Amino acid sequence: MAATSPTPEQESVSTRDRILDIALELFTEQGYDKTSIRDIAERLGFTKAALYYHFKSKADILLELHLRLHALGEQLLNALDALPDGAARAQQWPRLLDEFITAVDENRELVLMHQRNQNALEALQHSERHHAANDDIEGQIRRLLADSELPAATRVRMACSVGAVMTGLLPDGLVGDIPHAEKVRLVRATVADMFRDPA
Amino acid sequence: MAATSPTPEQESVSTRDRILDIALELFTEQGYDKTSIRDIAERLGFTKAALYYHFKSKADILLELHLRLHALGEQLLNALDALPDGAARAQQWPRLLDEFITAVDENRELVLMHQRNQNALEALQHSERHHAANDDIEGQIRRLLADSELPAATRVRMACSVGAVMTGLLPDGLVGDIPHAEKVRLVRATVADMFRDPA
DNA sequence: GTCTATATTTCGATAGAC
DNA sequence: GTCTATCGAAATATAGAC
Repeated sequence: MAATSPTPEQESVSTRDRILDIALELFTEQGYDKTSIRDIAERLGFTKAALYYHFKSKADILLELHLRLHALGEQLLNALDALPDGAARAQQWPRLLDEFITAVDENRELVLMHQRNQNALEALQHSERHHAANDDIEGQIRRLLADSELPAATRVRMACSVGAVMTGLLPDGLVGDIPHAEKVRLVRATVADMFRDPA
Repeated sequence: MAATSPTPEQESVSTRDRILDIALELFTEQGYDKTSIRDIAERLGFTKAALYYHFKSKADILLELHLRLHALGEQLLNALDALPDGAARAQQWPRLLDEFITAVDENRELVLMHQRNQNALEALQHSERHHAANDDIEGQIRRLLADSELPAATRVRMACSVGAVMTGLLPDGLVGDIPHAEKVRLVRATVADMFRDPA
């Protein structure tokens, strides 16, 4: 009974998701501010008024996309929280980084949209108090790199490794013609090297 | 005769620069699209109409800020162009990276604004044909990492190092309470390590 | 669920007085 | 160089018919 007669709810979710997919694409390409409700609607074959049946505002669409990324981050957060203190977390950093790479790679588009629309997303979290301040991935990593009693050199190295992953993996990255799977492998190797003992 | 009686031109340049400084600040904080001409003008104590005496359009302000960064990039470009081929350039990469760090560090605000407004800047270069496609820093680096016959592993590593510098140095970076000079030193060490022979 | 039509607001830009 | 006043264009959002 899984494949037959979708509930009305499922029906509407389907259109919702089509909207979100197009929005994700346009927000990434043109930016949130330069993408109008009309742009999104016309891509889907109807008018902007119809869109307001599915979402109550433009910001709501962006919020939904943010929540998609937020959900993905929770797995990583759990891995972080399972460790006792800052030192233990730092020790596990290479492993966490590897999971981080997998997560970023599997959701490149979402991450890229997030990165290209930092301003719009900030304004969103400012009005909608949808989380305190640090319950998303970035906040958690930021906390780890700020609070801990780790040596500054280690913390800077960790921060740099995050940036290395982003630049190496994302679609608008600097390297062009390398097959994607190969690129992922090489990024893994690169950041792993950053935490290898130089014995 | 240098310190006395500024020319009318210098007088106006002074106001121009005040506008550009405020714009840089607001574009970084709120984003280009969410910053209105009025926002900028009122920060300086006059109305938006007055601003149009100094700049012919809002995009013109952004363009001017872009040119500031562009000018800084030329030194690095010259260093790159002085080297014969891709292989030689790759060999000199650590040294170029060190100069790159200096340049980014000395112009953090400008770089951050550039990074946070990629979309707006893209639209700018699309209308104003102010350079072909690759005569800015990013384009040059991109060319080096794409065209060359270097091994993919080296190219990915180079790209990652650029991202590492950005994330490590910029004001909205992940590490918080480390003194800036120390942070710069540690970033230098981190990326230098990425190209050390693992003998 | 989608449409047409419209209300409302905001913004970029210009004209012309001072 | 700065002002007031205004135009025109766009965008978000709503109302109500179908």
